[in-house]
Amino acid sequence: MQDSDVPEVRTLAERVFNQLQDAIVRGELAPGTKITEPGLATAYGISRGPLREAMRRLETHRLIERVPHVGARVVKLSMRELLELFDVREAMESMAARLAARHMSAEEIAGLREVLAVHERQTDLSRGEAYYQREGDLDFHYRIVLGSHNRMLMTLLCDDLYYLVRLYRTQFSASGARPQRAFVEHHRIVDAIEAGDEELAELLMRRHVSASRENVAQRYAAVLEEEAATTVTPIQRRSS
Amino acid sequence: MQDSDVPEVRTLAERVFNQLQDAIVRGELAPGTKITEPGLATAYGISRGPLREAMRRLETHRLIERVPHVGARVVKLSMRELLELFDVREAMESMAARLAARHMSAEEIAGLREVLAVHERQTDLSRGEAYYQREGDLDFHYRIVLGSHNRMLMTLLCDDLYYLVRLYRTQFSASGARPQRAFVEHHRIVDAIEAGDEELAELLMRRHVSASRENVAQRYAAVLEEEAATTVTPIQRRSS
DNA sequence: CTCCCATCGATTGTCGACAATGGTAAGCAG
DNA sequence: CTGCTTACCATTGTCGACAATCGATGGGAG
Repeated sequence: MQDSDVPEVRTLAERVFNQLQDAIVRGELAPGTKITEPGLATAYGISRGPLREAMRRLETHRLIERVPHVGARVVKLSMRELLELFDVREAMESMAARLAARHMSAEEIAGLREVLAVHERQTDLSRGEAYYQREGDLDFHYRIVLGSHNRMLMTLLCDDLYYLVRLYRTQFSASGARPQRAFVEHHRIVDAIEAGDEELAELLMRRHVSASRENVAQRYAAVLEEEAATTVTPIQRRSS
Repeated sequence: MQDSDVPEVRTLAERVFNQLQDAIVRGELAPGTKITEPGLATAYGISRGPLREAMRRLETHRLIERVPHVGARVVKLSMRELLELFDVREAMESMAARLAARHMSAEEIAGLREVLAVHERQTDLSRGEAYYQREGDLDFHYRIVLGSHNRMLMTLLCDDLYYLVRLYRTQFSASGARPQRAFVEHHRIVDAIEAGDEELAELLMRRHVSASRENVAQRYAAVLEEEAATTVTPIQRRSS
């Protein structure tokens, strides 16, 4: 009754889609890498038909970019698009928090607190290593979106945008600056949701995402400055 | 240099995708209609390959629903999902208005006012017939999203959600209740954007979408009540 | 008469091959 | 030596056919 990993994957296209998605998110396929259909087809041992469908799905999830008759390549992420992503998240997740405060059941809230507990434990264990912590952070946001009971919001955020969030994380290897602060904010959001205070939950989530955005922006600015100091003169040597 | 309609459509899959999208949005393909691949393939005179790709794109745009090994059918729209759509629009379009107030250029604002002018003219012409007016309304929202200069927001709203909005309109044939009121709200939003008042633009857009949502909900409640009065007893006759 | 099971039909998933388009690099004219 | 033209090649787009899976219909047992 149990397959290698997920038994609910009934089609080849879906399986290879999941594999490719994972490979991209985990950074195994570097951004900007050119994707060739025959290459990947032989690599995964399938035909071009299902692979094309998998690539189409990757394109709709914005993990690869295709241009007709030219080819596809793994999306290369610019800081501008990352900031755009944060704006979209701020809008949608604050709405999700509002709806979660309105619709979330007691069981869901209990599960949310459990996530925070695990989250806290892992934060205690590994101070510097914030990787798992960030996964817990994503799980937290994930559950709130689910708590909105808004299917469209769930699809847009969980199925579309969160893969991009994870991709950006692995790309910039941007661990959150201050897990403690985010942790406190998480708790306050849950409190607001539990109290059924829609306005407060929305406001706190809005601030939370916005603060995360500012944090990333500052870190990026610092990296830029550092690179500007160590970069050679813009005139490079030409080969031959 | 000029083709029949759109010269930039370089692939069969894209063309048939546009045709199908239009057919669905315009109501030519009734919701719940079962889509069979060989049928549509012969109908459009192409093979199943490109048609499958077109259907995949329709699925990502939520215009059809597919289940593996079973088939696809045109999405049937529930009132719940329509209200969900309004919540998502409220979140994203209010953010778009905020960003538009920050980034929109003078030319873009002028174009926006021009849309309102045309809008007003058509409203004067046809009081009851608010169909074209609603198209103008969509154009208004469209331009504000473009004014946000946020590519991700533009893609999500213009490429994904607005087709659903149009579909819902044709389905429920829901012309806006009071174009005049929406018109006034549009003007105030443009004023806020022109003044660069981000907070106000966001708030007004939020109220605008929310009011539209409440309007639809009330109309639907009225329809429900009317149907409840004319419907027979819930126990239906069974065949044979 | 009802319920379960098996067979059949239709539809989707998958595959390999052919045609068309774009990029590339070599060759030639100026 | 520089720029353009042209032919080639790789890759994508498209097609028709085969195999696997799901739903339905008919038959039989209880």
